[in-house]
Parts: sequence; C-alpha cells; structure tokens
Amino acid sequence: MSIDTTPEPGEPPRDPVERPQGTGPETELPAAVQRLWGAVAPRRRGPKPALSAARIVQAALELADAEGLAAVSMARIAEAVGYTPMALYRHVAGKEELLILMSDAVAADLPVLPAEGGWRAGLEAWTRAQIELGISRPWMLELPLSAAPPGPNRVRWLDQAFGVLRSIELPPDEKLAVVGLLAQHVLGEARVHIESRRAAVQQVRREAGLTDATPESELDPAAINAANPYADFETVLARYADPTTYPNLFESFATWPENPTTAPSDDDIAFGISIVLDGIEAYLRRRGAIPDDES
Amino acid sequence: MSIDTTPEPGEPPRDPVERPQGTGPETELPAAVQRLWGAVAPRRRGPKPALSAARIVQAALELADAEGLAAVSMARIAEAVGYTPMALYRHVAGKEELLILMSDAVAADLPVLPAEGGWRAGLEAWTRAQIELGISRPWMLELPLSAAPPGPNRVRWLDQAFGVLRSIELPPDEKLAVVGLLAQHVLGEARVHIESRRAAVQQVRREAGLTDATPESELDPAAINAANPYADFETVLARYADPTTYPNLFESFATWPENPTTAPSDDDIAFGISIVLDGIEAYLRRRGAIPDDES
DNA sequence: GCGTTTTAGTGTGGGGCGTAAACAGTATGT
DNA sequence: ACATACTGTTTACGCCCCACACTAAAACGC
Repeated sequence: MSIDTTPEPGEPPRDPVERPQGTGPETELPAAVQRLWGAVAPRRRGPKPALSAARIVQAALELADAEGLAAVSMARIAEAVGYTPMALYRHVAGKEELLILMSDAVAADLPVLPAEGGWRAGLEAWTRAQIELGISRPWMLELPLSAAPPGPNRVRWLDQAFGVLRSIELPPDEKLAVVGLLAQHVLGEARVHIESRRAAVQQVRREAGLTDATPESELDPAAINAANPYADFETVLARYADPTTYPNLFESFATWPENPTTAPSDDDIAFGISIVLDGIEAYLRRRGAIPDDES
Repeated sequence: MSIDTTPEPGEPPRDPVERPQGTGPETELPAAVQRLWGAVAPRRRGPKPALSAARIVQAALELADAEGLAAVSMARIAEAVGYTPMALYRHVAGKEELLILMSDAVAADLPVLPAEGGWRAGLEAWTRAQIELGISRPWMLELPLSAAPPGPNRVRWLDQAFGVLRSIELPPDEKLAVVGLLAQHVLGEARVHIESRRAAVQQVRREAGLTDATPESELDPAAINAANPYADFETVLARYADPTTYPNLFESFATWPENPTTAPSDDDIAFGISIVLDGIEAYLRRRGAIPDDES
C-alpha cells in the first residue's frame, strides 16, 4: 500500500517517469503533486508517446465507476486502453500515484457554485455537492488516506469555499479550519450513506435467499429503499445482547414503537449539515465574524 | 476486497468454519456478526483445536499496530502464531471476516466513562476517547467500509453514549442520529490528524534528504512536531497556482502573516468537538430536549 | 546523412497475496 | 472397534504490483 517512488533528491531520476531535472526547490514537492500540476519536463528525443497519463486516469475512473475500486488494477486498465500493463509505468510512477491522480480528477466534476446567497447557503451548497459526489462515486471513500494531496481541482474547490466566506472577517487559517471541518463532515456523511445502502442491499439479498454474487441490478429497487439499514443492529440487540450489559440501550429502545428506524435519506443529509452549520454559526458569532443582522 | 463467504441459507455449511445449523431466524444475520457474538455451534468430535480465533485476531492486531494494516496478511499472521496460513481458515471464514473481528476488538479498549457530569461533558469525553483511539491505531481508518457491523464492544460503546443521553428527552432514533453524527466526526478528526502527521513526517524526511524507506523512528520528533503540515499546500499555491484561477485563496492568503498555519494539535480536536456540540446543543434546545437551566 | 542518445512500449519473471481442494492424523460417539 | 467429524498441512491456482532487459522509434550533434 505504501511504496516508495520518490527518487533521492539530486540523483538522476530512475528510468520510467522522469521527474523535472533542474536543481532548485522543485525537488522538494512529492512527485505526484508535481505531476498533478503539470510540472513535468517535456520530452526531447524518442518516439512520440501514444499513451498519456490522462487517458490512463480516465480509463481507471471508468473502471472504478463500473466495477468498484477493487477492479482497478494495472492489468485491467492496460486492457482498457489497449496496451501492455507495463506501458502504464511510462506515464505514471506506480499505482499509488495513479490513485492520487484519480482522486484529484473526480474533483473536476464539482459544480461551480452560484455567487449570490449568504455564507450559510453557500457553505451548505458546497458541502452538499461534495456529499453527492461521494455518493455517486462510492469508491472515492475507499481511496487510501495518502491519496489526497493538493491538486488543481481540489484547490479550485477550496477556492470556492473561500469565495463563499469572502465577506466573513476571519483570519485565513481559521477559515481553513472551518472548511476543513465541513470537509470532514462530507466524508462521514457520504460514508454513512454508502454503508447503509450496502446494508439495505444485503438485507434484501438475504430475504430473497440469494447469494452475495447476485448483482444488485437484479434486486427490487423498491425493496432496497424500503429496507431497514439498522436491521442487523436491532436483531442483534433482540437476540444476543444481554440487557444487563447494555442497560441504556434497552431502556431507550424498550419504549420504541414497532416502526423501526427510518433509512437515512436526503433529510438526514440536511440534518447533519444543519447541525454542523449551527455550530459554525455559533463560532462565527463568538468571533464577531458575522454581522448581527443576519439571522 | 469483497468476497462472498456467506453460504446459501438452508444449505449445509461448507467445510471450514461451520455456521450454526439449526433452521430458524439465525441464518438471517451475516456470518461474521454471528461469530462476533459467539453464536457458533460447539464442536463435538475431532482433535482439540490448538489455535483459536481470539489468538488469530490478537496476532493480527499486533501486526497492524507494529507495521500497519498492509502488513496484516494471512501468511504473516500464520507465521506469528506458528501455524500454516491455511490453518487460519478453520477459525475465521476469510480475511474479510478477520478484519471485522479486528474492528470490534479494538473497540474493547475504549474506557468506561464516568457517570457524573452533564450530557455535554459526557459526549465530549465519549468523542475524545474515540478520536484518541483512532490516533493511536491509525490503521483502523484504513479498514474497508464494510468492516463495521454491530459487535459486542461497539454496541457497548454505543450503550455508553445512551447512558450519557439518559436524561435527554428525545426519541431513541433521534439520539441515534446525534450519536452517529459524533461518530462521523470522530472518523474525520482522527483522519485529519493522521494525515497531517504523515505529511509532517514526509516533510521532515524530504528536508533531511532521506528516502521514504527511512523509518520514522530515526527522525527527530521535535522536527516532526514543528513541521508545517500545510507546507505542500502553501508551496503549490505559491509556485504553481495561477492567481486568476484561484482568486479567493490568493486574496485571503495575501494578507497572511509569514507565520504559517499551525499544525493541528489537541486544541484543534477541541475546536472540532466544540463546534459540533454547539450544533447539537442548538438542536436539542430546538427540540425542547434539554432544560433551560443548563447554560 | 549518420551515428548516438534518449525515449515508448513489450516480454518475462519474481515475490506477494487470498484461498480452493485434497489429504493425514486425532479425538469422539456408537 | 469402527465410523465420523474435526484440525491443521500440503499443494496449487489465479490474481496482484512492478523490476529488468529488450526492441523499435524519434530527435540531436556533427
């Protein structure tokens, strides 16, 4: 999972995937970040490259969308673009770098936010767009922790957040902290959504007596939506859990109506966002960063 | 990454890792959850097992702590416990199930919360304990999304949260939503911490001209603490980013003092928690769930 | 124009992974 | 005592990422 691809600074780059040569501060940045910003020395000699990093990344994205991150292997990508697996290594340092490029590429699909509206509506739209992106590309959340350095698209999205906070008088590092908190919330919310959907799908499969191998497309979408993602939790509580070891849960859920917990829906996205934004609003007020006439 | 280990319900279990046989509702739960709660039929014949799932999980935890999740392979675990890799499959259905068992096992280390104190202090302690657990075992966050079904330890921890919210008058599903929001925050906060620490370590390595292969233990801890985890972001902004494509960032950071962003510290943990709790408090008030005499 | 040098893509193979299948040996139930 | 059921081993398969040595092609210096 963590492979060293960084050449020792000052040394000539290894054979495939050359890095910018000129001495100077450039060598300080991780190689993947330099590639992200197009800071690669152009080739002078040799055959014209037919493949390109962009095509590789695009194929990888399509593969991930269609079959999940597990299907994204060098061999599969090579097959998709019509080359040998090893050909990819001329354009991408390794799989780790490829994942980094993918993670910035998905951020390119984020929309441009409308300029009007208050800071709160703006931040809500900013957050929502990301949650929806995460839900539409569930494999994003499986990317390794290290695959999120600052790339052009991510930074552009950050810039939009700072645009929303333009009129807020707060030092930039505090703005960064606020935005970072929202970004965290995005990850969590998308993750919960994806997990509960998977749980619902599993539940439907089990009820229908099907194997996990049955593709989701053969399942009844209505049944999936109606499924209770907390079913396992409730079953475990009822069947295995001892009331004396979990007294508080039993006390709370004893008075619970038969109607089980509702599945997280769009309303739950709003629930989370509004709570976090309430907290942020309280913070901004405390810091005197927003005028009092904004309710 | 996603392997089908669930036998078709009603069919006899496959050879290794037998499931509870008796017909009835038991077969409805995922096999891993049943194992988690010790719902496995005891053996009657054959040699006494020398290995056990517990020992396997323990070895896996030690490996993950020492060398990260990537080092946790069936072969390495087998080596650690002194058996053949295939021996593990007599006690654990597969790697997926092993990860699930690990994920509940780490939750066993969560402390018992003190009973006194208000709901807010209680929730803060509850959240903090989890963040610290996540920071102390960074590999937890790399576990696949699916590895978090309700196990005894996790449920116990959830029970503690409900204990904290005992005096709050709120239907249990709303309590669950609130607690879930905090659990999300935990994941995000721990993730940010780990990522920024990794970034700091990388920065120190690069400044010292070392390879990524250099173990972290050889690095100066003081330098790591002093390192700026946003260094890459700032460098990228200064070197590659075009002010016209990122106007808001440039405007904000133009007036920024030389002193760079401070690394996330314990104070930043408090920052995030307090904002989320402020939001929750506003919600509880809106729902009339807390008395007015609590400030 | 011609060698030299650099580069793009290929072929092969090594070491790792998870795990299916057949097997030897051991303790229990009858 | 025998059949049965169980544990742990052996062997092997198919996948993975990637190092290395190779061929063929493009551009530079003369």
